[in-house]
Amino acid sequence: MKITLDSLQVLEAIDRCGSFALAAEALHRVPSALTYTVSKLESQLSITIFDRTGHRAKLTAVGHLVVSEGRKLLANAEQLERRIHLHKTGYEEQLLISYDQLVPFDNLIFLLDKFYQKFPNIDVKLSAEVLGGCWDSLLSGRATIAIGVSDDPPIRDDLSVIPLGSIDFVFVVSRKHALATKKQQLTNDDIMTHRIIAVADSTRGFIPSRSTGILSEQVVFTVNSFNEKIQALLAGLGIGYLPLSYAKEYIDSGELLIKNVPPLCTPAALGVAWRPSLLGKAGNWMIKQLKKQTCLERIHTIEN
Amino acid sequence: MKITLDSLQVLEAIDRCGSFALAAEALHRVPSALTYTVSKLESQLSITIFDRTGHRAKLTAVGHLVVSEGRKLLANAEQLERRIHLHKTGYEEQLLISYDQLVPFDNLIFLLDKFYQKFPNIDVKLSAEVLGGCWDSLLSGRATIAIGVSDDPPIRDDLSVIPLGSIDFVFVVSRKHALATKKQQLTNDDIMTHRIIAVADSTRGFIPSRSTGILSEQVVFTVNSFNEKIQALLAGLGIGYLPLSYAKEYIDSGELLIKNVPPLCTPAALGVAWRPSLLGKAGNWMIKQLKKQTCLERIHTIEN
DNA sequence: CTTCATAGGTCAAAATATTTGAATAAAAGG
DNA sequence: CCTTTTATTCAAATATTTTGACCTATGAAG
Repeated sequence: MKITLDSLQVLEAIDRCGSFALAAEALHRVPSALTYTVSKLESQLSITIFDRTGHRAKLTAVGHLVVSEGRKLLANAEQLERRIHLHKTGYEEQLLISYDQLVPFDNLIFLLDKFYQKFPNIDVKLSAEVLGGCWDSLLSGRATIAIGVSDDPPIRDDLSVIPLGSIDFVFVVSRKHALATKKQQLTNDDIMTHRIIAVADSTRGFIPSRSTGILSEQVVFTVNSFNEKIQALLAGLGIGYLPLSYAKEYIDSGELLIKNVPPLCTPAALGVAWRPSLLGKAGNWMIKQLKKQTCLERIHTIEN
Repeated sequence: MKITLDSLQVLEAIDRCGSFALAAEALHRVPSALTYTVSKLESQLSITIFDRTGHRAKLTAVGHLVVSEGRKLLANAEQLERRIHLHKTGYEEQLLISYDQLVPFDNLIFLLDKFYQKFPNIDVKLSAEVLGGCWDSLLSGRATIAIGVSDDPPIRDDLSVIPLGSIDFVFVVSRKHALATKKQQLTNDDIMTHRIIAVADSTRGFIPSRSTGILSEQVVFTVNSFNEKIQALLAGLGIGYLPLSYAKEYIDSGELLIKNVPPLCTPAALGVAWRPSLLGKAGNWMIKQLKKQTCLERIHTIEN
């Protein structure tokens, strides 16, 4: 075995940080130690991982292969360490939860409040994802529970999924927007000729990314969260779908107007997915809560 | 990262060889070096991997977890090294082919003869598998091409499958066997009350093993290859299915008799499966040959 | 065109980590 | 009860990795 997990960590850090110097700092080592590790790996495998002709090191083609596959290997190794810890204590070191931004945050807070009452000493790491990001987080090991996964589950061992409920979308425009005054249903042509605001898929390479409710050849302004999308919509920078729960207050205040449109996207059926082998007592409790009807209802109900 | 690939290799070797001493020999190290590596890993993870109360070291529960998951990690690491080599040269270091014992060996020899004419310098490692063993070898990385996979492909990235043809089975008994003289079709009762000879599934834990053509509550004599099965059938130790191609010569000589039976197993539809990312020029040539009609026909045709 | 900050590489010394083999102890087998 | 086998311990020998001072080249700024 020529590869070591340590050398993969070094490569990963250099790629992530962008330079030997920054990676060295991140790893609490000295730059020349990284040079040593990288050169050693390169000579072991007889490949060049970094192109040193330029001023700063740049990954070669085979270097990209090593880094991207190496990340998967590291993720698996980390998961093994988590499972070992689980085996010892029955509890997870840290509960890694990802959620789709479609899931109203209030409901998560409600759930986490109950969680902390029961497990006051367990760390929770919550990460917001968009579209495929939930699946990606689960498969890459960034999360062990994903709340609000949509579409087909990637078929794989060690993955459970249950339905959670569905989210209704409304197509909105700002009252300042050119389309605000149009009385009839918007046509595809109306939509095509105006900029659409989209939230970027948050996948990080474990599964292909995707987009939703966008017509081909449309001008797209991509943002990173629903809050940014709302701001952009309010400012009249473009048009697009919003979950009803997010849009409600602005519709009530008249700042956003609901428009009828040809169906571009259907109500999203969301699910909860998790990795059974990576869950301990805390994670299983959380799944039990998510299975309860009350919990489901809260999540997709909008108070009036 | 507390785990190292080296420590996993050490654990793997100890588990495989059955003792520190034998593993040390296999790894060309001294036993105390293994003690050191194992103790270090144990203290890093704060677990005990081996139960040392007895004379020889025995894996604990968590030790089993580490070894079995560690094997997968090691297999992935080896695959990465193969891909790196492939990226450098375009050729595989070694072509790892597994085949189901159902596939007549002559046809493989014919294929490999053509292969060596074209690629005289590429090592080939051929391994015989039974039932799920072909898939298992492919998923575990013991093989990159599997000839004669059957049933559903395990759905997974980086896996291609094409049909190869099908194999006809005949149910046979020795002329010495008690059932040899029975004229009519054998009943389920006839079969149940006699020992059946089965070939053991050769999976090694990457997928669940399975069996075929066996009635529940039947007395089973399990052997490891079709040749052993033939010997056992000839000796009248039991009854069972054989691929027509294997059985032909014994049927012609009268040593085995074909019996009509209620349908227990259907003709097996076989396929070829491979891992595209692990194939180079040699492997792709092999796949091209396997796709050719001539090759398919040879494989399931029996010369008269 | 020069200057200069920064990036990364080189090298020998120092710090760590691993391997070795002899000695020890404990269990299994005869 | 003796022998063989198995694993561990320990200090010395060896190998690997880290460090920090020094070096060179690039690319940006003046």
